[in-house]
Amino acid sequence: MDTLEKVFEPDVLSANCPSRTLFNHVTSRWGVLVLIALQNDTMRFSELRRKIEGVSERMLSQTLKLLEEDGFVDRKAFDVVPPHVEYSLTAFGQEVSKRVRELASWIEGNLGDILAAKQP
Amino acid sequence: MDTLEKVFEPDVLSANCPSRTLFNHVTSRWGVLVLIALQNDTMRFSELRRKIEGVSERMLSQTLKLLEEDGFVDRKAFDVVPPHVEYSLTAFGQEVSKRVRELASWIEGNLGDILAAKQP
DNA sequence: GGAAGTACATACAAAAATGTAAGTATGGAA
DNA sequence: TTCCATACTTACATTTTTGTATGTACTTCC
Repeated sequence: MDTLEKVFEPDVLSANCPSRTLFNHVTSRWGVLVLIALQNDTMRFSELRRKIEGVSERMLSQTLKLLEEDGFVDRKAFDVVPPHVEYSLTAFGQEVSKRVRELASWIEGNLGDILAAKQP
Repeated sequence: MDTLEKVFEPDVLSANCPSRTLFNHVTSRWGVLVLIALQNDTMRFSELRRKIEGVSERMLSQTLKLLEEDGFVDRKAFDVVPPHVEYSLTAFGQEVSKRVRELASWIEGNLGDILAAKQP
């Protein structure tokens, strides 16, 4: 074994670990929904906006930009008027999307039981 | 087949679907970390606070209360002085925790590659 | 006897997230 | 010719989130 390995172990529970920042972006209010919406499709801005009920244009573009910077979303702009831009997931994006989708699906699939178990 | 089935299909992309609310709680800034921290342990309030770097007492108790109401966290209080309270995951909580952990682990495990792929 | 630890609640303040409205350049439909 | 659609950005206002400080009631350690 190499004596100089494992100098740094990523951990989302550590306040200043870069993985925490990425994790926050991915699990952000609109970030999770963008990842889910783009899972199997390439979509245009306004299509995304219609699919993700409740996002404002401002939040959607902000979220897309953040996920693009992190390397999870790919943005392809065509230089035409009116504007035409297509969003899709990168390979990394698909990996995280898959996991976010599994969480969402579990909640959706067990919603009845979860709600039934709540008292208040 | 029953003609009266599937009247309602839960979908986190729908603004007013109850699954969206649950999903938001679970993926909230501190919610994800609480779920991860409690995954294999029963912990006291101050232990959790130390483990989850950066949470304030206020946010931690607020998050725990929310997750308890949703039925993901179990709170056991002993009537002694000084106070003693133990937090753990319910069966539902363990299911969501598992999925949140998988997402976090993927990011932690691929952190180097993800950061290397970023331009800015 | 004073300080620290426990699990919070509460009031107040500051910071961050989000929404709203308007603007841009242009093409096509009514 | 007026309005809608496209993909945004920017300024401004509001809302939500988060942090800070303090208090509580009592026990144990120094």
